[in-house]
Amino acid sequence: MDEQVPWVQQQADPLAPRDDDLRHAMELLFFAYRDFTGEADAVLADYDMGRAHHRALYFIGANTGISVSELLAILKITKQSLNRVLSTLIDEGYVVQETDDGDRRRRLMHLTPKGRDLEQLLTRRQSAHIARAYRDAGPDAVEGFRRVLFGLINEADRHRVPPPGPAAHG
Amino acid sequence: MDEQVPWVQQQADPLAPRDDDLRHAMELLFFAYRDFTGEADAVLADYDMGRAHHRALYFIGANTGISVSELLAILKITKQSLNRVLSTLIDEGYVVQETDDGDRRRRLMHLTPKGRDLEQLLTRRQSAHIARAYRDAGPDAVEGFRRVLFGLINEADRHRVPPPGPAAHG
DNA sequence: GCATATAAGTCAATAACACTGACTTATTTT
DNA sequence: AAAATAAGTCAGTGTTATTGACTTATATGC
Repeated sequence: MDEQVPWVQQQADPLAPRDDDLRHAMELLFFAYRDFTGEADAVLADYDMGRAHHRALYFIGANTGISVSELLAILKITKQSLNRVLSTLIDEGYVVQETDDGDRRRRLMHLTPKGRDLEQLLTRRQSAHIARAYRDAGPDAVEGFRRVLFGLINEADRHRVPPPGPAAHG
Repeated sequence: MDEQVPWVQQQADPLAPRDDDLRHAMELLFFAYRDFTGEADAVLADYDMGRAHHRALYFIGANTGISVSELLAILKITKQSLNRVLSTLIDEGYVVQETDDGDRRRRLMHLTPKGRDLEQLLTRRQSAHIARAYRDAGPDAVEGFRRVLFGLINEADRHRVPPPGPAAHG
């Protein structure tokens, strides 16, 4: 086969990111995300669901009592796209909606025990995947991973994740 | 609005990844990848193309002379899925195929100048996005980012990206 | 109270991107 | 000559997303 995969580069000055470094980052993101999301796909298929169901399940689980519009803001998809997924999850008893007492237009959502079980089943595989990478890379690397990924998130959405701790190793 | 986004967690011992840390990682990956890929989408739309075209364009550009089956192995999609995308790119003059002299069954691909231009136009935005995150996070963080992402890639595919340097910051 | 705005849900039509399975053609290997 | 490989193609399908228009219920501003 002799796959010629030519990365002729030496890191000279990592302070000023070079073109090769940036391309490298894109490839890392592509492959890592592809393999990370691939973990749950086999399980999902058994339930006749896709990644969209998983994402909804995950973020409802992580934000109990979330409203439909808040979930839309997180997923950045249209109402119609979400609706199809949400209908399935509600019809099959993974998610329930309750009218908000304070504002009766709002439907606050949470997982049923069945939904929690499925969410955990899906998340477990991905967790193991990440835990392995975390262990292999070590705590300093994990901190760096967090800092860079946080910086990749649009400023408007950074409030949705915990901020990285102040540089504890400098 | 008062978005209640409850992340009640304190990092006690980053050596043993806790459940919260792993969930945190999943959210970081989701948001960062979403915003990273979103960069090029607007440009792509002007050319009536999607992410699949971009990925093909990118990996052909990064691996000049790549064969169809090698590209399939990278993208992990089916031949039919690739074919539709590839046909467009070839028909519109972004990519050319040439029969391999050594093995005349193989079609080696490379970008035309037009293809190179589009690829760079698309990549430029994403590069700027990553460069900013790299600068904000600092070189140590970048190294950690690389180590963790490398660990997230399936072992069978790690040979496709440069390995992270040996821990240079004990 | 009335007008307006907001939250949610729905309808119809469409597209991008992926899939499976079967098949053909050309070429290389055994 | 037979088998394997690389590429390309056909028909049919499914998931996830899109846009645009519309309805219903509820809340808010005046």
